[in-house]
Amino acid sequence: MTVTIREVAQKLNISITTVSRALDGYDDVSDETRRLVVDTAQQMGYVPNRAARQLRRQRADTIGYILPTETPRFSNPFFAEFVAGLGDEAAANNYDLLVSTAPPKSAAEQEIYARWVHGRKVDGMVLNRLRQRDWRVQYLAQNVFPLVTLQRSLDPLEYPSVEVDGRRWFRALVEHLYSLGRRRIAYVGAAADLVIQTERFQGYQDGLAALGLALDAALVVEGDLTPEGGYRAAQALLNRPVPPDAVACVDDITAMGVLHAAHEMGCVVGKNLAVTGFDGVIGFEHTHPPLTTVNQPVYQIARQMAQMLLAQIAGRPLEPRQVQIEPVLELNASTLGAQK
Amino acid sequence: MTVTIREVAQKLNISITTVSRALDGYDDVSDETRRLVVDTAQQMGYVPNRAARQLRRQRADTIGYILPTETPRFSNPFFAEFVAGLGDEAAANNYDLLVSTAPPKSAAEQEIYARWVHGRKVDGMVLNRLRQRDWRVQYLAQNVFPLVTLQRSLDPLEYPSVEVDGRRWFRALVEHLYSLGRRRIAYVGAAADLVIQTERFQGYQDGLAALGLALDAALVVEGDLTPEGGYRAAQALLNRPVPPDAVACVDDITAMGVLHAAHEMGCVVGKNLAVTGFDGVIGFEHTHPPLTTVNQPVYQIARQMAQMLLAQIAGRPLEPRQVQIEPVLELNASTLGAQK
DNA sequence: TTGTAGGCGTTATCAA
DNA sequence: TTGATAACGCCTACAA
Repeated sequence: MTVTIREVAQKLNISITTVSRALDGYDDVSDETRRLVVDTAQQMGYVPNRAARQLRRQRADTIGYILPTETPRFSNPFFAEFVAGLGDEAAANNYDLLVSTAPPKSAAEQEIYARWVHGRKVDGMVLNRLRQRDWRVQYLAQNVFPLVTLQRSLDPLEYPSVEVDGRRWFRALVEHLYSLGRRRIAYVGAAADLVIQTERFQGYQDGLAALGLALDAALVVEGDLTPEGGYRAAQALLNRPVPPDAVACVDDITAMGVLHAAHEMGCVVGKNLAVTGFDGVIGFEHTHPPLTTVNQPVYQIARQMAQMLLAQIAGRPLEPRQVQIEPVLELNASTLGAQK
Repeated sequence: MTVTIREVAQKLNISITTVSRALDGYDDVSDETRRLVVDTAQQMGYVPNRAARQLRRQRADTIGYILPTETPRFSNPFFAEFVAGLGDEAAANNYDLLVSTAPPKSAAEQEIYARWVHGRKVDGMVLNRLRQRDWRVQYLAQNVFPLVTLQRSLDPLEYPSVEVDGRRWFRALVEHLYSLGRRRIAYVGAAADLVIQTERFQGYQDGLAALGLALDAALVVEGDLTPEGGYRAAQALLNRPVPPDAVACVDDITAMGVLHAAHEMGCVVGKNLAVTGFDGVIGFEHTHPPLTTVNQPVYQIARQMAQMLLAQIAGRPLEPRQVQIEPVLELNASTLGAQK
């Protein structure tokens, strides 16, 4: 069923060397031979065997990414878009994308890294959901293995990354809420060692401080980046003796749950409660009411990351090695209210 | 940096054959030798080179899946969960998952198939979003290449699949709407050649017929499986001279847009308009109001599919070759109204 | 129980 | 411009 380079060579009565070079576009093959080879190969349905090529060339033409599946049922639109971006950029460069799943920091995750990195199954790794100290970054840096990250860990290592300034933009959300008269602004966050959590929470604190508001520990709740987490957090917050008049969420998914709880408890969102998200995942404009959020171009971010990774792998100089991406503040009815 | 089997053998002054067999668990190696080899390999950080193993064994230990990215910005939670399920089942069997992206029926898609199937980069393919006539199914069947599908095309070919009875369950939604007094039930669908569209639309028609309702062409609109598609469809429907009192959507994502349009036009969903979805993607319980839908265990479905594919690849007999999955009808306030 | 050797399909070196 | 040949790292018949 599968055609090898040898069969193509036999058919044309020439050596496999010539076939190989004709197909790879070397210039020491006569035009006539090249045309003949290319046509014949095409017509015979020849496709190079990837394993053989990889073994010989010592590269896999493949990049890797591991989905951080904390829970069995993992369905976050952020990652669908992220993977699509990686896949598209990889495909555009004739690379493939190898995907696996593992709970962050698990033994399973480490095994995959060993298989892929030492087994040379991939040529580089894409990382997101960074931790403040991230073993993956340390591991890859130690093995001098190409990587690119979304956000940066605190590890004092030099590596390429793409960043969205979560601190600055979360602060912008807080300032927006303040400008609408909100003064009891709650925060629903995520696990403390996640970089997005520390950054966004810092932005929250920055905003409060700049506006002369005190940080009230009773208004800070930890979620888990799921709607359920947001739902529970909002229930707790809204049952406080003095409930908040605004809830700033660490991400859009959390905000979905917050909206749900708010409706259930009879709040009119946009009026007696303002809610904000962060990320700009699918459908944030279609929640009720439409969600004020910081819209990150997730697809573009993923493509940019893949591109930077491929440049490294190809040994091209990478300038700049840290790229800032500017998101867009989307003001919607979840804060503005019905006038919109 | 990378340790080969040869280096392990040299270090122990034994042949690579022995090392290989000790690691692969053959029983013709003395216990002492095995222990020594295993320990040394572990300690040296030996990981088999995947390309070499693949070339020799003629398998890639990898399964493939292509995301159907119609639009550049593709962020559908269904696929995040689906990929997570495939990845988990693959990882549990020491397989990897290769992912790419391509618009359905595009030349790009065909190139990926050629690369992966003929290049033997993967050992089997996972397919979903089937078309009534699906070139992928035909191509793989023709090449006697392992595959598994979600839903079935009309191609008269024998291949393993997992199915959810969209026709029957969509009909259940229509009957539910009818039981609540709804009589003008609209349908927002998708591209006509998609199997999920034909099935669910057929279920819609079945329901109408069984209940003695006429099919009104003015109440059938084509969406595109995005919130925007649902949004536009709902606007059109609600602007009809005699608008519907219920909208049954081909999927949850479409329903999100329908909910948005309904709110914007002043409908009270659950009261003067009922809305249903299909799929059970993340957050459907957190829309406003929570969405009545058919909840499919997407993660389980994906695992089941991967498992069936791996069985085929391993040459294990596959019984049964067609698996039915039972979803759950989730009745929520988008049809039941506030009493819930 | 262990070792020798050939080959999986490509690419790259070297010679013709 | 082309061809013979030797790897790449692993697995497995076969021999010892």
